[in-house]
Amino acid sequence: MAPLARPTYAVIAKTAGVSEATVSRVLNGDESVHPDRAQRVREAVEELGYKKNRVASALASGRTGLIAVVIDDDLSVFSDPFWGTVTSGVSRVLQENGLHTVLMVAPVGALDGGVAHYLKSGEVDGAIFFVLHSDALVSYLKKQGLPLVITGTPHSNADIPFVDTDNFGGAHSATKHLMGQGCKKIAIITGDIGTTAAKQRLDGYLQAHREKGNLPIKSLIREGDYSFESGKAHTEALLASHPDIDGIFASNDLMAMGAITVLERAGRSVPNDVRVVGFDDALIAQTSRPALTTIRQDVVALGEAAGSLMIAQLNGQEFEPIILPTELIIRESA
Amino acid sequence: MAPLARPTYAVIAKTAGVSEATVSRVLNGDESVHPDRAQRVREAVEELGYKKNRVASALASGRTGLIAVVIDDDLSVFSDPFWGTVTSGVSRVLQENGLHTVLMVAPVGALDGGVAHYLKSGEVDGAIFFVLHSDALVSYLKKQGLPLVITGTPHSNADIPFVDTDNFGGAHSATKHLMGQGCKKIAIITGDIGTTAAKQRLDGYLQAHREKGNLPIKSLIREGDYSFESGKAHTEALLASHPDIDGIFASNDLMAMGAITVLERAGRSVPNDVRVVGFDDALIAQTSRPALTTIRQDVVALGEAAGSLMIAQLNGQEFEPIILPTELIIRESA
DNA sequence: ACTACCCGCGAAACCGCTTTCACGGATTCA
DNA sequence: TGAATCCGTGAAAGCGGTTTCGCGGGTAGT
Repeated sequence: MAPLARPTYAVIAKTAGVSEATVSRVLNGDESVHPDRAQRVREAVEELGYKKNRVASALASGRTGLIAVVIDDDLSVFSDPFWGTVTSGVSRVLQENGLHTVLMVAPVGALDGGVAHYLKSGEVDGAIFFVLHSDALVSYLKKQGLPLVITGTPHSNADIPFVDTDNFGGAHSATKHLMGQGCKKIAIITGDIGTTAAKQRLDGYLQAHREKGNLPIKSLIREGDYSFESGKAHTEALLASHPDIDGIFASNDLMAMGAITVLERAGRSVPNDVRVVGFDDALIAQTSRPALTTIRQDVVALGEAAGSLMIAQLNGQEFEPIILPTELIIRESA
Repeated sequence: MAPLARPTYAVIAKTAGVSEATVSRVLNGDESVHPDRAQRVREAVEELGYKKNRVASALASGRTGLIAVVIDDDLSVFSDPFWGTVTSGVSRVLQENGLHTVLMVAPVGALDGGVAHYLKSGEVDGAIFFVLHSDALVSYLKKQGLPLVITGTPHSNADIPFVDTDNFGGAHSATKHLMGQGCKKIAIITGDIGTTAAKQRLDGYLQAHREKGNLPIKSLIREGDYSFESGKAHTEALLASHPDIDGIFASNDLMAMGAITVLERAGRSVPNDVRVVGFDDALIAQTSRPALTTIRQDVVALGEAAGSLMIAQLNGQEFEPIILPTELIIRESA
């Protein structure tokens, strides 16, 4: 499938009156070529509309120009606009740097199958993981020397470059906000506690209490799974066990919506009786009634940061983990 | 970056006692090799844990094993869970067939820039477009012989394989449903009418009226842009010009939500005073109050269909456009 | 003025797989 | 039995870049 007959080095070299080696040097930014000849090459390239064949280049150089983005094959993950947005940010940054994004939707369990092999065998120059749970494969690839970036905080403390939102700080300020509004009994509905993000958000919530000198009762801490349904279920349970509850911090907006649905159905007014804060600032936070007070994370920036971190690694530059700040968005629910 | 020293054909050939040509034949399913030798090759492959170098293979054969997915670089498009879900469906199907998905987020305007070149220059074996507006590039690539699939209905009637939801049928049944509920004055808030999907949904709405023998007044037809805000704005306008309106069909759920928000704020009860139907069955349709009656489209299936259509083309099989059925989901709003 | 170095540049090997071509032997047909 | 055909197979020529190696001329050092 070679739609167009494209010129090769041979042609460029001939019209520029130099050798193919020189063409290669010029096209790869080798400074050692005499300016005049370099110029002749550039003109030939321009004139003939030459574009490098990336495949041939990849074979010879060992660099494919491809970066894998590995996403858990859990629909609830990718159908979440969150990851879609992150991915588009990544893709844009990479594209600006002449790299392409290869999307890999893989079931977490199969990470030692085809995808793992693909990554291990040097057919991509690097990999960006959207990782929620285990990162065994990640550590393995790290050892192989494959440039990696993790979006989210890794579990293992192997020094793998990562980008993440300041989950702790966000949760902390959400909880403080509820306290500042006069809430005395604040529950938290966490995400899947197997994920570091959920843990960090819980820590932020705890820290806010600690600073106030009163740790929350254990039964105010409920482990959800980021779904609307789990938000509803845990709120029902909370209302049953703690009828005097007056604040809920949900670890994402969807669960916050579930909480509000149940609260209103139970005759509690939000925010008058119970105040609710979510996390993410997803679309629904704006469209819901009451509009949701929440912690905004800059998802596009997250993707771009991941892309930049990858570029930095490939260029052998210095880099360190990037933690993006969050912002409390006050709307109607708290 | 070659993490592992991998065996090559040379090694396989030697241990199997055959030539490299034979190894290639076996690995590419050429039937003409004697079963015994083929077996020896397979054993050698197994024993050495050999995996083909896709790059070298691509250079020699001209097939890269890469399929581009081109998405409009409009954040509101990709952050819409819709496209994320479609993409994951595509990716899964391709992966099952040994192909990989290269994500290309490109501004529509730049389609004759880098991305266009990339596609034109045979560095992917095919391209799947998520196309909303112009499809000039698509027609061009089609002429170049690049296998294409369009997700959504193309504007030009060049016979490009596409997959789409039955927008017409869905809109038709939504409108019929409103009529069946006793609505006499039904407005429609369309999507950007430059998109075929929006046009088809409008047609479905019109057809339902036509069948009933009474075409709607022109001023009941409002062109929105799929955003929450536009749903709100058009509903306000409708209430002003047609206070007796009793039904609204919004071309997506987000605009339907906007409509409901405005209606309730204006003291109209949904569904008692005004019934509202959306389109998509997005997450918000389930979480909103009142829960949204809407037209469900199977987004995952859409992605998988797109992937399958691509595979079919690459295999030179017969294929034709795929139109996926919709389903009316009755909840509370109508 | 002579040796030692450095520098820009081309020839050629090479990356790992695919594919054409032709050869030797077996089979078929007359 | 001889000529024509067919088959499985290996040698070798690519695919289109990258990179090593070494050459010839120019500069520097003494």
